[in-house]
Amino acid sequence: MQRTQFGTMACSIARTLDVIGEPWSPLILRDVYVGMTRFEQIQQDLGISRKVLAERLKRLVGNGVLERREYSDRPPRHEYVLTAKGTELCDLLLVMVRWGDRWTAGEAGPPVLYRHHACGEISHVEPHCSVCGEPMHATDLDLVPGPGQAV
Amino acid sequence: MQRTQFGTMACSIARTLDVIGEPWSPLILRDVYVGMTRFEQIQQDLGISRKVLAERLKRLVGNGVLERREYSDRPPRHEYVLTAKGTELCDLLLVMVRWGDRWTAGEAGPPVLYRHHACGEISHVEPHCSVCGEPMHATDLDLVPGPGQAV
DNA sequence: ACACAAGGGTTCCCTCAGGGAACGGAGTGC
DNA sequence: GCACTCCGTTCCCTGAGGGAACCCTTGTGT
Repeated sequence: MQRTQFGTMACSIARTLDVIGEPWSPLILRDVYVGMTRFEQIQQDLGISRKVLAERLKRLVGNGVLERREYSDRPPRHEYVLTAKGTELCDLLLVMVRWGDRWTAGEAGPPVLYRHHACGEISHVEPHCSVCGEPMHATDLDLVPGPGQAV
Repeated sequence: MQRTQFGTMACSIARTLDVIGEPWSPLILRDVYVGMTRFEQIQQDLGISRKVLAERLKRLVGNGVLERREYSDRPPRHEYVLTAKGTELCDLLLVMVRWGDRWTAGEAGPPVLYRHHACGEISHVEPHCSVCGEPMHATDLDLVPGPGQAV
């Protein structure tokens, strides 16, 4: 039997997991986000198996999250850069960072801080409502069936 | 050799993945969030192997994300409920939903919609800056070394 | 009294994916 | 010609996921 396929479920969480749910994928995305765009760099930074890294990169490119771009003709060298789709996924990473900082950082505090360009302050992300702009948490919501609901 | 341990890395993303990064864990969390709190319910809803579900629940309880609560003495019956730590993790799910709705929903549209209690409107989460309140995306940030930085 | 069902797991076996290391190939520098 | 770098691919081994069967406790129908 195959491992379960998340991509075909009628659930946006499952479909998002289909793209970045495999082990290492979010960390690869993080590396590309912070500027480690080459195979060798990512492999050494994460200590990931070369085999798995090659698989993940191929899948992330196939899903339109990363783009494989040639940055040198001779010798042929490639780097991986974020697409628009991939850049928006990084917002998800920021939310993971926020939760990890709050609940797993321990005594030492967060390993990395984030300075917001708009205000110049060290801050973190907070989920807000796209309509009224007020804070919006999982407890503030009612779920309503949507158009793409499964039969 | 062991699989790589994410929990010991000096990275809040990796440490968050250590808690909900395993296959199925986010979907289990979603089920508990929407009110499917019993082993049998979750197993049938997800189609997950009973073995894996038992492992995941044990780990989520061990990490303080879920709590195993007895809701019937005779016969002994248990349900899984979100802790504060787990409830905050659900905010992460909402961000996954948002990305999945935007990039993977296709023609049919989102399978589920969310109504915000505060304003009563159907909306979605948007990351904002905790300091200035303006929208905050991955491209609007500078990274600064924090106190818990690795040596 | 007895069979049967339900909830909540545990155990067993099989396959497949991750880890590690070795190999390869295109190009460049000496 | 030889070493070196970047970017993978191939090999084998182990361990994790899938599926089905089994187990234990209590409740229920007859």
